[in-house]
Amino acid sequence: MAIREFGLKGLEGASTRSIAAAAGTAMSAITYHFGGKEGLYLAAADHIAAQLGEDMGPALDQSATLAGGDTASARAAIHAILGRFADKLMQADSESKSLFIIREQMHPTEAFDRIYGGMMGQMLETLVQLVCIASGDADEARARLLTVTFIGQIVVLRASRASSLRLMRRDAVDAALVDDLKARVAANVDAILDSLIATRQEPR
Amino acid sequence: MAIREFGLKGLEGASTRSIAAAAGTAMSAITYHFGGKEGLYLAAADHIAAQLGEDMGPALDQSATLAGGDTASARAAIHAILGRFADKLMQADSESKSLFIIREQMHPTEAFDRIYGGMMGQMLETLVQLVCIASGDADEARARLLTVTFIGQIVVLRASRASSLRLMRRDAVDAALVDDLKARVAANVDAILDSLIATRQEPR
DNA sequence: GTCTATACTACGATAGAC
DNA sequence: GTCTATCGTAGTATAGAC
Repeated sequence: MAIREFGLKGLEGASTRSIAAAAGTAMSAITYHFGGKEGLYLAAADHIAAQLGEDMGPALDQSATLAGGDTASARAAIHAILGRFADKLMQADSESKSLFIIREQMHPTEAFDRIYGGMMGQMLETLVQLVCIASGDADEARARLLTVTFIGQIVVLRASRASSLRLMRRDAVDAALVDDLKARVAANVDAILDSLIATRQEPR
Repeated sequence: MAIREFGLKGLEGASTRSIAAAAGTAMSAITYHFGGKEGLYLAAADHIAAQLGEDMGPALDQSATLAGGDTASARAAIHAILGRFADKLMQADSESKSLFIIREQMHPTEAFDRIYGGMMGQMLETLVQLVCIASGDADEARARLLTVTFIGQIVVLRASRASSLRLMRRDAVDAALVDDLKARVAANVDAILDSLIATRQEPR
């Protein structure tokens, strides 16, 4: 698929010839259907955004109804979203898509707008609101920074995969490793939220 | 510089012509001095590794002497290393280098070996040992996973920069933002280590 | 040692056959 | 609609002048 080629080599590095060859069709079909290389690139971004929406949408909807406003259910919702996100991110077939997105993160183009404008931004904003509730404080700026550090603990296994694997003395990201990471992140998040609640109540 | 071109466009995307033009010399000089494009790429990797060594080396040495074995000094050393790492990573002129490394993380080549084999691996291994001490437990596998999540909280601002900035409603990574991140990560690390020590002593 | 000129390959886009 | 043929451009590498 085109996503694989684009994810692997980027917009400039990928060649329409090899994409067409992989798809078993002629190169000129790309020009006809998508209006050129860039059109295909944006179409790939839309496809990624749509699929991410399908996969994360249910978890977000569930969180919206689940989090009634109390800290406990908000925390549970955070764990649910982060867990689902980790599963999705480490899933074998999402490798190409992850690479595609990471490339766009470095130098955003219109393709990034299409991805972030969809379910990705929605997931992050939902997390911010949940963190606000779970930390028992309405300091939104802090909640946004916290959310970034939460996401970072998961994303690192994709973005800095080679270093992470070497450091953990593993040679691939398998199901057991993902479970370990999810458990670790959940424990970390709990510890961080607990400390925030504790320091908030102490100074009174 | 060549690193900028390689970091921006990758090995395949970069062109020796534009690199040579930016360096104010003829393209064939690259072939002569480095034996071709790939040779230049590896030379760039070596340069990055060397500079990273210069910048992180002192902090690591200091940590080695500072951490006498007690949890408090180990924790201080962790904070020092992570802080220095964040400074280095977000430094404006290191943007190209960061992109270079992140690219290699996705699909490691020999260039990654040269970078990781230098100061990068040394920094991570040092952190693992410090985390072992600071958490008051010799469970090395857990310390390695913890280290990954610590690094992730910092790296995310580079690897997922576009998303992070949008989420935090900022439009650039300035000094104030880096300070905020450093403080947040330090607080997070403290909370995580505290909870590990607490749960370790409770069950007795 | 460094530059100029050139050979060779691969790219994206387009025109035209079917 | 889809494929084949071809054009113009840009890439790396090399040979040879200086």
